[in-house]
This record gives sequence, structure tokens and C-alpha cells, in this order.
Amino acid sequence: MLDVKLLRNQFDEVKEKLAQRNEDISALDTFSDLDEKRRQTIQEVEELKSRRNKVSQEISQMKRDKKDASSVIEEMQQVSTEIKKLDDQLREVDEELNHLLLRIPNIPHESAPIGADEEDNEEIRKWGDIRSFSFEKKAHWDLATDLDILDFERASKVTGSRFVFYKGLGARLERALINFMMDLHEDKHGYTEVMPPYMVNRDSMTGTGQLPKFEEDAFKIREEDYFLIPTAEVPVTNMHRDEIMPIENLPTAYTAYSACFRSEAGSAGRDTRGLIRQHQFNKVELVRFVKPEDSYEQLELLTSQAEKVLQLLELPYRVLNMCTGDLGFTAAKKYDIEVWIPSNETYREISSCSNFESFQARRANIRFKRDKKAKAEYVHTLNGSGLAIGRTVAAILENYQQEDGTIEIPEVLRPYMGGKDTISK
RNA sequence: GGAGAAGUACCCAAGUGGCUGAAGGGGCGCCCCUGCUAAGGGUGUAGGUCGCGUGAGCGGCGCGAGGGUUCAAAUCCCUCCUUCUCCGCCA
Repeated sequence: MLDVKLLRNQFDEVKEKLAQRNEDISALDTFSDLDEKRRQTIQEVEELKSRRNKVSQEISQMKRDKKDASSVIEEMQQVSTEIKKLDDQLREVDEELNHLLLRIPNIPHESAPIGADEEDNEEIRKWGDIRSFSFEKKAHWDLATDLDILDFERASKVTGSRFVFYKGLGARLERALINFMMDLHEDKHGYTEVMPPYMVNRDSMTGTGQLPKFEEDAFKIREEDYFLIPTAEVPVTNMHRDEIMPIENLPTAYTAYSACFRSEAGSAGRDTRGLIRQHQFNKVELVRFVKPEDSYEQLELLTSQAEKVLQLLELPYRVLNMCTGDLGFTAAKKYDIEVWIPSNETYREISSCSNFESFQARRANIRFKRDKKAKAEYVHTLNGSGLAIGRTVAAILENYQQEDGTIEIPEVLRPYMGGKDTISK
């Protein structure tokens, strides 16, 4: 959510910046009228309430003095009726304004390149050497099916499309990656481990920005107003919803493993094979609550910590600075980390590291105080995948495949794989 | 899932229609006394947010949340949420 005061005082500048996004912001034009009407109504109704409070005191005094107050009471009846009417109006305007504000995306940071879509994302660095194969390389779903470590067919029988069974060393690899990443972030990068609920309520989904605009992307629990989490970002960020965090706790850094659930509405037919796009996948997430003045420095740190995982796994990747048209709804700045997927002969997103500035904090009401007397300010929130596990498995299978169809296990994972160095039949 | 009880400021807690922004403790700040410590006395302090105003300030809201009754609600009514106790079910 944007700062109403900013919107009020610098409407044209804000609108101009929002126009750099690839989104329809025409609804914004009603803002000024709504804001004006709201403030006017508040003034009217508060004046009446002030009067009512004053006269109520007088009535109570008259009652105590055993004087007749009936004429004043009669007058106040009318005032109260008027108050009720104005309160209703105010509620309506508030609702409209809120509806509008919750659907306005974040303002892009000036360092985000201006552009329309993914074509305009800026590659800022590359790491690792892309392997050239001396034999016919295979896609990860073929490798995995041959090795009997992934079973897509049975998963679609048991559930449906875009689900998978991991089996044997496949399941072990997935679990090894989770533990390896969690250990790295906890022991080397100083994060506190969190295991969150996999379902959250509507307020939480609104707090991090998945709602109200993107409800069709989430799985909804039928009997409750709960949603399956699309990422651990939602429960972990909302841990501190409606809180004032002690300044000495900033930055607060959490890492959380969770399963993630996405309806993938609108991506029918894309990445139908393999692990790239599933309705349920595992992810290790990094979340940081920081002071506003630190947030861009913290974004670099967070991104480097996600990159570290790929470096240790020795998987080639590149980092993109996402352009204004491809930032998504909530981010002011976002780096995507893309890992090399040989079968695609391209890089594919494996992590997304974002600075939301105060956009989520304002929605979720997460604040801090510089000292006891100071006014509460909104924190800045950041998060990033560190990393998406399924896509990491895909990258490992493809990048570490050998001519005989077996998979060499990256060295850092071997302690987590019972000392094995190869996945074979 | 059933039956009961409760939710008041940083914490505990009083308060069944007007004199309650809310008694009383604790805590916290300052002062005094006791050469230290323990203890004692005095005194001060109560959140957040919205609107108006350049500002000092003025005003609205606020007793779990949201509605309602009333001239007036912490107090009466309705809905919801959370916590606790008992019962049932259960990994």
C-alpha cells in the first residue's frame, strides 16, 4: 500500500512512476475525489460529535441537578441522526478508498530499469561456466524417469497434473537440499529458522500483497477463510503484523522451509513437463525486516546469500535487475537469479529477491521506534528464495548428468546424501 | 465438535448507562532516607491513530474486533475472534 499523504501531495509524480509498470492504473484517477470527500466528511461528522459530547456532559449535569433536560435531548436526537448518516457515508468512502489503495502497485525504485516486459530486464552479472556436453544431453524429467527417482504419472493419478512423487534418492536429494540450504542460512548467514503454518488467513494474504488482486492464483480452503501459502514469505512476514518491533532487533532475519502451493492460473500449457512449474513445490525462503535507510544495502546482502547457494552447488547462474514492467505488484526493486537449465539452453528463474520498502509493512502494519518517545515508523521488508528446491533439483540433474544417465552428486551435498557421490539405478 | 468462563493501558486488576482516558497495585522516571545490600518515604509518568492548523494547539475515535440500542455505552443487545477449564475425537 502506498502512503496516502504521498499520493495526495505528489499525485502526478507518483502516477508517472506507476505508469512505468506494465499495469492498468486508471483507477487511480478517482483517488483525489475520494480523498477529498473523506476528509470533508470527517470534518463535518467530528464537529457534530464534538458538540454531542459537550451537550452530553451538560445533560448529565442537569440530571444530577434534577433539572429538566428534555428539550436538549430532543435536539440531540436530531444531531445523532445526522451523525449516523454521515458515519455511514464515511464508511462507504473509506471502503472505496481502501479498495482502491489495496490495488495500487508499489512505486518502482529509481535503480530499476524502465521497461515493458522481461525483454527489458538488465543482466547485471553471470557466474560459472556453462558446460558443453560431449554426448546427447537429456532433460531432467527423462533422466529422472529413467533413474526412477521422480514419478509424474502416478502423481497425476493420485492427485492431478503438476504434481509429482519424489522417490528413493530423488526424495533424498530434495531433502538434502532443504537441509543444506537451511544449515547454510542459519549457521553461516545468521538467519533464525522458522517453521510456519502452511495455511494463512485473509488478513495475512492481504498483508503481503497476494490479496485482494490475485485471489485466483491461490488455493482456497473451502470451509474456512484460509489459503494455502504460495510461499513462506506470507506467514513469516505476517508473524510481525500489527507489531512495533524493538529497534535493536533490526534487522530481523528469518529463514523458513515450506511447501508452496500455486494454482498457476493462466499458465496452462507452459512448462508442462518436469519440475519447473508444479502446483506444490518446496522452497527455502529468506525474510528480512530492516530499517528503511538500510534496505537497499540489505537487498544486495540477501541476494548474495541466495547466490551463495548456487556457488556452493557449482551451478552456473546469472542475476537480472528486473525492469519496471516486470517487477510484480509489490516490489520496488527485484533481482531474479536464474540458473542454467541445459535442456532449455537458457537460464530459468530459481530465486527472486525483492525489496518491498514500506509497501508490505504499511499493509501489514509492521513498525519500529527509533527510541521510546519517537513516532513509530514502518519497517522495510525484503525476501528472496534461497532457493526453490524443485528447480534446484532440475538444475542438478541436468547440469550434473553423465553419459551413462547417472547423476554426479555435488560435493557439498554428499554429507547429506549418506556419503554417496552418484545417483544411479 | 459439545458445555462453561474470560478478554480493560507495559503487566496484574477495579469498574452494570452520564461526574471514567478509565480506581488500585506492579513496573518505569526523578527526589529523599538508610555509609553498601535488602528495605522504606515522596513524587511523576500511561497507548495509538485520524482530521484541522505553518505552529503552540484544538477536536474525533479507543476498554478483544465489528455492528446495534440510547440524547449518552467499558457498562445493555447481536455477530465474530482469541485464550482458559471440562467432555468427546485424534497424529
